Amino acid sequence: MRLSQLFSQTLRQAPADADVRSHQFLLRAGFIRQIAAGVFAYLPLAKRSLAKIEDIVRQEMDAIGGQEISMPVVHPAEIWQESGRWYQIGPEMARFKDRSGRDMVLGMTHEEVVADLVRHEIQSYRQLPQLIYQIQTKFRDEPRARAGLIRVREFTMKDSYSLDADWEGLDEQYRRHYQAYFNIYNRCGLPVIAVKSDTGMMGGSMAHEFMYLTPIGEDTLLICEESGYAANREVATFIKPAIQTGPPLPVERVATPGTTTIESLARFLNIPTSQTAKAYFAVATVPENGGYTTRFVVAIIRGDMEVNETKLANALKAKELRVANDEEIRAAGAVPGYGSAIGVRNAIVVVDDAIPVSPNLVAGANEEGYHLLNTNYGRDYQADIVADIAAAREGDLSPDGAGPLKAVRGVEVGNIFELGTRYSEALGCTFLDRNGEAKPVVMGSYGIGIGRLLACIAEHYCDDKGLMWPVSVAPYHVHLVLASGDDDRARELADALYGELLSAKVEVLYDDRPERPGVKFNDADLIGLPLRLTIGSKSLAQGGVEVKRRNRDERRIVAVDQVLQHVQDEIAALFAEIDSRVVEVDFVD
RNA sequence: CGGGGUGUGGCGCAGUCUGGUAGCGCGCGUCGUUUGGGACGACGAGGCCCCGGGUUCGAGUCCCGGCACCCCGACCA
Repeated sequence: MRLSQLFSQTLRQAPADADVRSHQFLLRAGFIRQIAAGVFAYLPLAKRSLAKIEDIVRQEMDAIGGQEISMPVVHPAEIWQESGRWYQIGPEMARFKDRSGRDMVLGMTHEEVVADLVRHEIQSYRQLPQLIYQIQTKFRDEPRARAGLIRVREFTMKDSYSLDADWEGLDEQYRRHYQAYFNIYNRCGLPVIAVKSDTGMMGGSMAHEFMYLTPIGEDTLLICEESGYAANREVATFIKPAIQTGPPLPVERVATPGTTTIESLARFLNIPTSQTAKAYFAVATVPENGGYTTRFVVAIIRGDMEVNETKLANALKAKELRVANDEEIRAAGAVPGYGSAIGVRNAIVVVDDAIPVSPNLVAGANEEGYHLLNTNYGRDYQADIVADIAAAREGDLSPDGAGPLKAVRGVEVGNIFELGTRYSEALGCTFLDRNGEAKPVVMGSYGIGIGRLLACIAEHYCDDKGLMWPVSVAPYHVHLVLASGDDDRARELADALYGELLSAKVEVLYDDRPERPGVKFNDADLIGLPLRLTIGSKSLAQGGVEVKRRNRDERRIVAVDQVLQHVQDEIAALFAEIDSRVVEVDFVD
């Protein structure tokens, strides 16, 4: 491609609203343009890189038995009503009516369509297992798009769906994806870690997320460097420190004026925070009698810990959860700042699993200015649910006991879910097994955000001058710079070399513009192709063509008749380096 | 949805407080000089100053109401 013909131009200054490096450089180098909040156009350079990522994904999916299909972006509401997600999912799902008034949705994911296909196609265990996938546009009306391509509303996703006759089969396909995903990221040059994650709106049992670690990430992960334990904050567990046990002592009401926080209470009574019980009041929408109702929730946790709202919502099977306001708290018979489960009416009581083994805690008296000493779970109050609802924090002990947890930030570039039979049961995807018995298909669902992956690669491979693409995803391999446009011999040689590279199928971007050399070098650094060739009076005086790698400072002169071979060798070496990163990984459950 | 910020030529910004001919740098076009790390000169094109209402002789500027975009939070496979 001749740069003079390319549909895009570089920008000297980044638009003011780009604040992460990948966004700035992708904009400045002419890869992308924003059309609306979280909605982008992909220009030729980006399109080529995306195509390469997609090819890598296709190869790895095909290698584990995947068959590519294409499902629609527009779905009839009925299938989402059948799965129930029509009612569960809020405004992040775009809905509209077609001309005849039928409800339609823009697909945010494709489990329903898959299930609809499967119930028509799959009748027998003989047709299983299967793995189908697509690379398709999704739309999610996120509350807030941010960070360029990292969090967008419209995006391309590779989503695959495994279909099995039993859980063993699902497990196998799940593990194959786990390895395939590492292969994909390694071939794209992006370092990632796999962490255990919440199943969220997907439902299902086990889930992993693949995380690129970066301070601009929006997920917080807890990792243990000693054991390799890694989990999203939403599900991370830890070993809760035990406190002194002893026989239950009698409850005693004490005046504790002005102690509306655990810290002030502990200071006032001169006790550790772990000797207190904190009440967390929430309002949740929970399943009841086949529908949903809104209930007041009291969650009790020891004062030295914090409630993890995701864990709490999961314990309640709630589809929505928010903190309660003061009126709601008082209406339930509790007093903000002096609250506990004791004396609260019409509430679901959830107790953290550390509470039953922590006796004689100080809890609120539900009376302004008073607390109760020596409250004991089981004797003084009961719970509807006992579960781990505590948030793991940096410094907590890893659940395997190997060492402390560390908090890091990451961007989720992929995920895998064991869905089980949730969708197949809802949509009636059954097959006849060996015994002629109808059984629901066991499903898994696996996603990779293609554009987000591109953005993370850009984020990882750049310096203060611009991008530095790994060879496997670079839009072109070679950036050919004609540095002395006035030098006829240089121009002729550059034109000839461009032709020679093209006929040898080398992917080359040729800067033939009538610009000064400085402009061209800066644009080459900005666009970030792995190999730069320069032809100019200076290189010719030294005997040929200057060759430079984007990520190195050395330049060498190669004779004109050897350039093609040299370039091919360099590209092969770059690929060999990338391919050497593809290794077997251990499955960490 | 809550808090904050910004909307002026393709990009970056000034002008708004204190109303009076719409500016600067980059980019863009033509011509000339220049040519190995973002050259220079001359001439030139390009603006519903986010939108709608109001105040005023007169609004980019003041008032009211919207909208869009960005950041923090909530939310999020």
